[in-house]
Amino acid sequence: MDRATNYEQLKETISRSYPDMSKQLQRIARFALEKPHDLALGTVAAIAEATEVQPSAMIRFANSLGFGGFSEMQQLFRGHLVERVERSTSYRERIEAIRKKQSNGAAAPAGVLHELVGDASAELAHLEENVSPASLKAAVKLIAGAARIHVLAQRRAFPVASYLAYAFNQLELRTHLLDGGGGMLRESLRSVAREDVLLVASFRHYSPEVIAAAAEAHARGVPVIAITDGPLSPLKASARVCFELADDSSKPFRSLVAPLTLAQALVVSTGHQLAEQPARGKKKKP
Amino acid sequence: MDRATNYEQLKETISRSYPDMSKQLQRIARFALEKPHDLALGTVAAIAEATEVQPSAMIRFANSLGFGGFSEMQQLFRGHLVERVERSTSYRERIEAIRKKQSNGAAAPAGVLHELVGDASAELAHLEENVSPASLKAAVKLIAGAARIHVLAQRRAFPVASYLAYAFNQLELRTHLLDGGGGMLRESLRSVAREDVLLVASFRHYSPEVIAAAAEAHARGVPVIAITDGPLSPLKASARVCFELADDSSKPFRSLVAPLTLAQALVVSTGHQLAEQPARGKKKKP
DNA sequence: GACAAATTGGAATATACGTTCTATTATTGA
DNA sequence: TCAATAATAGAACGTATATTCCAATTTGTC
Repeated sequence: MDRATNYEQLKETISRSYPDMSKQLQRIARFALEKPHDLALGTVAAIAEATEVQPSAMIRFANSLGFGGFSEMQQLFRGHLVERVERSTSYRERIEAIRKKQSNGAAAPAGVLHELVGDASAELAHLEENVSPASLKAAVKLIAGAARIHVLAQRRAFPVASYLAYAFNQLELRTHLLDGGGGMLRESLRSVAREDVLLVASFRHYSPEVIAAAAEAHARGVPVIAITDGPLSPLKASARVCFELADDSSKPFRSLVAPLTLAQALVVSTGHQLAEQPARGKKKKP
Repeated sequence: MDRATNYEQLKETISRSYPDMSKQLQRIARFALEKPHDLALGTVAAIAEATEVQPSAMIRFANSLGFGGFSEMQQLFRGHLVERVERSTSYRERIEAIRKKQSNGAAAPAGVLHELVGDASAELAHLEENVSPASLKAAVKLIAGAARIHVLAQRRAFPVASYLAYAFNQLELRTHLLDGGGGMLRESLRSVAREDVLLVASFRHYSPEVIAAAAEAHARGVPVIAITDGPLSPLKASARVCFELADDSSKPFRSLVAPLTLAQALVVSTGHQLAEQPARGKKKKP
């Protein structure tokens, strides 16, 4: 095991030996790569606490990488830190460089990413303004109290549905993703009961099947929660709770950042709700 | 003499009291202002030697500025060091703006959303830092030149795959979503050819099927583009191009904002690329 | 299911570090 | 030049910190 001599090498060494490490050492390895600042400045005790590990494990970690001790390894993290600082002016230059490249006609991929990141940030800011706490609370109540959760979306909105289905399953809620495979949508829908809840997501141009499904469920008395884009959405009529995310249709490729963050908020809030007031007809871990 | 609370104040205090200092303290003061990094990281002994001064003089210096000891003063230098690094992420201001809107957030749904929006913004900022223009360009080239595009992801990463599949289809590229339904993953994989490209996404804990699939494709000479989380990912070994989004694993519910925005950047950039240099063995609109 | 090996937790130890104290050396003013 | 005072050097001290070591626990294997 040859000891690294700078941060880049160290990163490489950690990555390479990561698979062969014990569970605890892996935990430390992840922390080290994610929060190099903390490793650079903290004491062994402090870092060990942050990683939820004994101080001795930190030394073992350093030793396993070929260092004589923790301090020896820490030097590399410190070196990297000052390096970053001394080069920190270059970041703004990089952005400028990207900006210039962008204006010369052919949109460079890096410029595209930069722009999308900007758009996404703006979307997030709007999201917070357009979502009322009352709606969130109502939706969480419906979800937490439901016997089963059904999620439905298609096309562009489908990732939102698959995320919701995955995340609610992680919370050990009975969740069904209605993907309408093989034209089974009507059949699946019939099994949605009044004590359940139906989560739908759809944006322009609204998928007719989803609209129809929401309307039918609503007519049968099933509570519907809708994630959609603005007051013109046909989903609004069928929804007990409706989240209207003003989706800027001027962009050709609209992003899913806002609806997904909303979805995540629903999941996390539901998790909190369940933790406070557990057991409402659904199973929990033993 | 009131003790400073941040680096800027400290600088000011030193400048002000400089004229009244003894010769030796002035020497230290100059050193401190010229090499703040050394003050941040070095030990008393080391700094004293660099300044050609006795260690005790360093303590006298700190005391003369109102600090209880050297370590207390050093905290300010350290704080400044990490601040410089973290500030270079440019979006920090926007994040702060969002964070400041309301800070009384507990576990209330609105507070949760607020927090998630903040986290997502931070993720976006990191995304831009961690993605190199070269990787993006290389990935776009691979995608635009491929006969067919295959997309694979499972569990938490699945929404990324479904988004990619949908979006590339909109670009009228031959795109296949390998969802592994009914254990058909191995069979679907066999149809992936060397002139195709395989896009995979996986985060901890990495789905073994996806890892294996990527490795197999790579072994067969199929170019693999991976979206994953950091240098520890087992996908790295199989990838022609690998996007490493340092996913903060300290949060229980990690968001998909960063990978999805990256995915969108790939789609949009590929769109541009195709517009410039059309027709490479794939059909176009009639 | 029992044994061996590896991993981990936690107290004990050694070391490095910051700090304090005092003797010594410069500095200043008469 | 000689006190009187401030400044400094350097050793001594106590604390905080890294490190070591062994027991306890988990993990792997037959």
